[in-house]
Amino acid sequence: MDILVGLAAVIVALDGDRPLVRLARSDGTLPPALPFGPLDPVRHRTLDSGLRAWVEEQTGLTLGYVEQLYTFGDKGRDPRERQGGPRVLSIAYLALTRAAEAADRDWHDWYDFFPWEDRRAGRHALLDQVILPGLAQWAAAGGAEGERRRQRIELAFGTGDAAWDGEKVLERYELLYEAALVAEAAPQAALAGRAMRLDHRRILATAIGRLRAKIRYRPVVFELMSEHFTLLQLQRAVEALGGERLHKQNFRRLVEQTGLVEGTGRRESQTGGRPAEQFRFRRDVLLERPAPGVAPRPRRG
Amino acid sequence: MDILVGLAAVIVALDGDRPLVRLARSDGTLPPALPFGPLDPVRHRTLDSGLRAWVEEQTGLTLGYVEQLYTFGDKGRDPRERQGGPRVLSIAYLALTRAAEAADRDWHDWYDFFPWEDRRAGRHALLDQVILPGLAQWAAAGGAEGERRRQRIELAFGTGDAAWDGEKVLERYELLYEAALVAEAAPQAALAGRAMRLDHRRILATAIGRLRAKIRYRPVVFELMSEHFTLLQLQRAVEALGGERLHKQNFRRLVEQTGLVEGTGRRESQTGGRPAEQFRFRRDVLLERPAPGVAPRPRRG
DNA sequence: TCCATTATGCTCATATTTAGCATTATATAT
DNA sequence: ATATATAATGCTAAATATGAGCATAATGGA
Repeated sequence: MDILVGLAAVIVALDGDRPLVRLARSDGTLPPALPFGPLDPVRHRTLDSGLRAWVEEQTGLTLGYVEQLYTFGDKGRDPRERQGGPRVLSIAYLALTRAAEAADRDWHDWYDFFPWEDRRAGRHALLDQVILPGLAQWAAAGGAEGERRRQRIELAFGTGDAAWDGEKVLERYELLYEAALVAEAAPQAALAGRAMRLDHRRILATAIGRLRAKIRYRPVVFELMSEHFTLLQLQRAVEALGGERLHKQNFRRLVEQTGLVEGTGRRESQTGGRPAEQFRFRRDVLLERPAPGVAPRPRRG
Repeated sequence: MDILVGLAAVIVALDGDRPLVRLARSDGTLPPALPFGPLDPVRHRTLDSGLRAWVEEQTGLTLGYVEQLYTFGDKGRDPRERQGGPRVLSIAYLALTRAAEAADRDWHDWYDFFPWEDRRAGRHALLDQVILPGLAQWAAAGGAEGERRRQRIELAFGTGDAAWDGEKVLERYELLYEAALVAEAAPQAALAGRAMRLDHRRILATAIGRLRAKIRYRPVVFELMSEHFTLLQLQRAVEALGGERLHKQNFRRLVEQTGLVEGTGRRESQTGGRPAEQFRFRRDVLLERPAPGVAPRPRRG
């Protein structure tokens, strides 16, 4: 049995307050998929450069920030394996880029695939209407496993003592998968969010979780911002990625005290209110000291 | 050109205050290597289970905590490629286990490979005697790249404004590699730490960095502790992994306020002073709420 | 001119972290 | 026995960080 090694890319961009992910071009008959391509051991000297190369070929995008996410290799990921196809390994990458116009049909709001992950306007209605009841039913049907299932649900969805943790995107998706509430697991049900091909929604979930964790510790949001931005635009970006609203004055204080941005003196007057100062990322900080993130970090208690 | 996919394991255990890593059995003629084995697409249904299976076969160890680290795939990782061998990908895992007796020759103190990473007795002498002078020379020889190199050194080794960051193990190793201060890059020099085969020291560096980050956010140290332990033993464990000394009273408070441990009422009298209470890990917390780590977290400023 | 809207400055209360002092309980040396 | 070294444990003052919200400033449009 052969092994086929591929590279998959979760390419993220922002359009204002919409987090976008780049999809592979498709004829529309199959569910959407992430851009992916085989690893060419001759041409690709490193995995990173291989990824950059075929992403540029396929999409015309030049990637800036690129980070290896995870290697997916479970048997049965690709249904063609069952017809004697090779075992398919995918080395998944997270990439951030500025070059996105939401108008482009290849870019897609990632919350279409994970509506419950967007809590900026409060908990999503789907949670109470479909997801939690469905999960509760699955737990109840679990026999001896039931209690364990209930605990996993509480932890992942923050229903018990625990609070909602934005980083647990994958844990939540996996519960929905096991409970057959997503179309990838049960095509007839198709209850929660839009499906993707193969295990690509799992890969996207991994990427969102990782990115949400990352913005807390490293100044990666700026890879997604244009050169100049107001603090509210920056806040909207962080909120878009994190899926949660932030306190405006505290966000401002947080960002200012990190020293990651500097005012440009320019003003933005399309704010709908008092004009805001435009800021820019101080690229130098990356050379001066380990630079932190601009999203609030979880508390310990 | 073919691709060969292997699994590599960084298996960590603790012997009191010595962090140990499991090495592959060897005839002694080659530099030490990590345990590794090919991925068998027929027998191994998942990458994790494949790893567990051959680690158990090869070493007799049953792994508890296992986490995928990184997939290494640069051309030239394995020198046999140059003689027409296949491109070798290694999916590296971090595994934690209790089962270690330091007496066993297959276990090795990881600081033998990274002496400069152990700062429990202060900065290592090697830093001032060999490493920093060597790096400074490399930067000076860098021409236009020189300034950039100096900044990377400052950031990685905390020589400028920045403080030493225990997590940057890989960054430091890579600088030493580029500056040809490690035997993997310049066999005749062999200045800093003991060498390993192929890029295994890079893999180990990745693992140490990841583990140091992880203990701050998740209660993984307990995977390395025996059932009962005193708070000082726990502190020594965290210090061993982190390579830095901690404030005793504050560590105690930190651990107690997380609710991760509970006293057993038993005492340990081999302390050399007043007997200490023995604690145990409250496994339940993992089911109750997202459990934090027991190492201090970096500050933002 | 008034109002809605956003920007920005500032304060207060509460947590968390750092650094240490002080006291308690053992084992060992004198 | 008594002193001494060593470690465990309790506690606190000061510095920082975080959460929540009040107040004022500057716009455009009704």
